[in-house]
Amino acid sequence: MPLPFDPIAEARRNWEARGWDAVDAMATATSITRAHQILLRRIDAALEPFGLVFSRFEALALLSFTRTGALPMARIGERLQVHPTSVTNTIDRLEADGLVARIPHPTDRRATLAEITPTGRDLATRAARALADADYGLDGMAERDLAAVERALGPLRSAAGDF
Amino acid sequence: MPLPFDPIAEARRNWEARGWDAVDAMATATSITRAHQILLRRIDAALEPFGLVFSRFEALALLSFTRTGALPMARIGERLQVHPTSVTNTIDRLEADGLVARIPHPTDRRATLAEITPTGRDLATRAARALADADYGLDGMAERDLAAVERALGPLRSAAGDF
DNA sequence: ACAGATTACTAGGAGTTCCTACTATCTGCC
DNA sequence: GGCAGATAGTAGGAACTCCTAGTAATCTGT
Repeated sequence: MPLPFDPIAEARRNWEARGWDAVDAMATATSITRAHQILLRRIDAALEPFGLVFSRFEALALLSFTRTGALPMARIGERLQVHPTSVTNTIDRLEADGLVARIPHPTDRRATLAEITPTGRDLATRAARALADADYGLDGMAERDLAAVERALGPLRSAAGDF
Repeated sequence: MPLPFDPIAEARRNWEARGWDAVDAMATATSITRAHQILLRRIDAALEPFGLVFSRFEALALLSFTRTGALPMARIGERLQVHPTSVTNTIDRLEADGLVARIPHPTDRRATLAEITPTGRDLATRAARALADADYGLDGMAERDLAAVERALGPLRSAAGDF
């Protein structure tokens, strides 16, 4: 089933043969895209028994780390780097499953807090264990390469305004 | 607008404080996810003037590299690593815009070829130039880091059965 | 020769993300 | 006070991806 050659190496050859520019950037961008696709598939497979997908797990994990177990929706979006409407959707799903509850903000009547429930906390812990067992989808990568990737991507995230 | 801290470094601290495992894998997986999100946004922005998104551009570029300018749908899916139904959707859009045409396979009546049109070829060339100008969304990364990321992700893709 | 398995493609539908537009509320400044 | 502009959240809609299921054609083994 695997191709008899590396499709990215092949794309690189084609790009060069055409005289197209930024070949290194193309190859790296394509590698990242493909790596993301592999990871997301494996991670969602590991989370499937819990009725979660990665984005919902991330939200649950974030809430479980807070002092009070609750955060305003907007704060969740900032931390997870997703659109406000995606937060609404994510929390809708988690709430429907009884893993979080929407509660009013104590002082700002515009805001809504998402608060993790005991069920949600328990599920987050078990799902985190399953993800760790699945190595976050990164089977096949050496410890050194993990660190190399994370370090090398730092400037990109920083330049994009993440922090 | 940027957070006053690196959200991944913060997640790492939280994970460790909880005693959750595979912290390095978590941090790397999250970095890749976020990098992909940044890249896709920038790439699609660069392609927007051409009425393309990354997946459609990739298909167009792939066709432009073939000897005859045509490939069976299934072959496109294999090379771009996407689901057959996604290929159908991608080619639908490209065909509606007159950038490719569906033609019957000369010998296998099950199969359909997608063939790039002169318009499609011209657009692919111009879009590739725009993407190169945008550095494939990788502004902010050093040349050395591009190579490091691509190299480090090789084993992951290979282990996932890409090649 | 031919029945069963495999392969190629597509329709319909679910899930996720984003965007725009809207309401409600808060903040800062006169 | 009170008003303009910013901020919080959501509804509706578009786009993309995948999955399941279905049809048509080809290949394989006996």
